[in-house]
Amino acid sequence: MIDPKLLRSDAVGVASNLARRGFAFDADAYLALEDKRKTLQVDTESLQSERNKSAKRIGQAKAKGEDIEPLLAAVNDLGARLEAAEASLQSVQTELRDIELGLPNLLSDDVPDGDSEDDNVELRRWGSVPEFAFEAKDHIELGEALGGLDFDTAAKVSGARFAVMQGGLARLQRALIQFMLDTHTSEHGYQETYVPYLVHAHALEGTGQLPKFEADLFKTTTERPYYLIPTAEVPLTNLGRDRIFEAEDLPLRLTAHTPCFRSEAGSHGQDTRGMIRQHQFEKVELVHLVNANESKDALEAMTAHAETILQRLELPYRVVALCAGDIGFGATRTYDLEVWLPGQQRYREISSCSNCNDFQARRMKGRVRNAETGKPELLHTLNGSGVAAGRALIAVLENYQNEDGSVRVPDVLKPYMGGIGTIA
RNA sequence: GGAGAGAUGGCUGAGUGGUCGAAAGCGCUCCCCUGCUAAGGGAGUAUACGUUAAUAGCGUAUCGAGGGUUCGAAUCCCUCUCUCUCCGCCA
Repeated sequence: MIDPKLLRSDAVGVASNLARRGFAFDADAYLALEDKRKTLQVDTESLQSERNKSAKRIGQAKAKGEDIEPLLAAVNDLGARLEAAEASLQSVQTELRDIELGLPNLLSDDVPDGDSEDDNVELRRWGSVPEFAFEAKDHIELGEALGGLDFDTAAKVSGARFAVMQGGLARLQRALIQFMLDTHTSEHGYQETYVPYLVHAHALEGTGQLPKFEADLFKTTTERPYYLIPTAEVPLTNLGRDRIFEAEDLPLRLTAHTPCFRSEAGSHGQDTRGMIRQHQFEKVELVHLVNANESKDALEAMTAHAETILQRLELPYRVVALCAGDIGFGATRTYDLEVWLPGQQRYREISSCSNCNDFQARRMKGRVRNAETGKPELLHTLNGSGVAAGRALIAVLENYQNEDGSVRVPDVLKPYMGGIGTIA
């Protein structure tokens, strides 16, 4: 959520920032509603004040044994007036909040202009794209030939956009996950965390998936619905919900491996083949909870942590800064890591690292006590993939393939594979 | 799933309709006293929102959440959530 005070004081400035994303914010309509709120709130609170005073007077009179009838008569219609005022105030406040919850985060000034992913700006490349003396296969062909990747059976069980993996491939994915968690916890200072995979709506509202993107989520039909997490960002970031951290508790670096569930509504026809875009996939997530002045640096650090994974795996990748039109709802600045996929002859997203500044913290009331003033302030949150395991598996298969269709195991994964050097 | 007990400020814990935003203790901050330490005395110490130049005043809200009764609710009623104990079941 954008600071309501900023919305009031500079609605036009906010509108022009959001326009860079292609988001239309009607500043005039918002300010008109704001004026209405102000009047109603002042009226309502003065009625409340009146009620409180007379209630107190009645109490004192009664204590002295005086006749309270005339006092009661004087407040006769106050209740009805107050009720009406409270009702209209609440309806305006709900309306305002609905608008506020629907506004994406303000973009950082250094976000490049642009409308789509074509306008993202490449910052750097790492590694060299492999040259094969034969025609490189894609992960589907490789996986199915190895006998460990089965979309047909998955379709029988669960339909499209699911995969069954067995044997060496299943183990390879597990090895990737273990390797990532171990690296982040032992070298990058992250705390390994186990989190619920089903969460309540308020958690998703805190991170920004709700109320706007309900269609992207899977939801249970239980009496009180649960949502399947679309990313571990949701439970991890919400660990800071309704909390006031002491300054020395931060920064907090959290990591978790979870499955992620996405309905992929609206992505029909995209990446229907293979494991690129699934309803269920594994990911190792990184989350930082930091002091407000630390988030800019934290984004660079987090991105470097994700890059370390790809470097150790010796997978060629590039880093791009997402442009205004491609950046996510809650982010003020985002770097994507894109790994080279020989089967597609292009770079594909494998990690997305975002600084959300106080956008999520305000929604979930995550705060930190200022060491000097002693006052609670909103903390800043960041999240990033460190990295997507399913896509890392694809990248390993395609980049480490041999001519005969076997796949070499990256050196750093061998300890996790029982020393196996090749999957055949 | 059955039965019962709870949820109050940073913590412990009082408070069953009327100056209660809330006793007391602990903790913390500042001051005083005491030639270090310890002990003692005093003052202060929630959050959000509104108004405002103001983190000065003033006002409003908040005692798990939501609703209700009432002139007035931490206190009474209803619903929900969570925690604890016992029984059952279970990886």
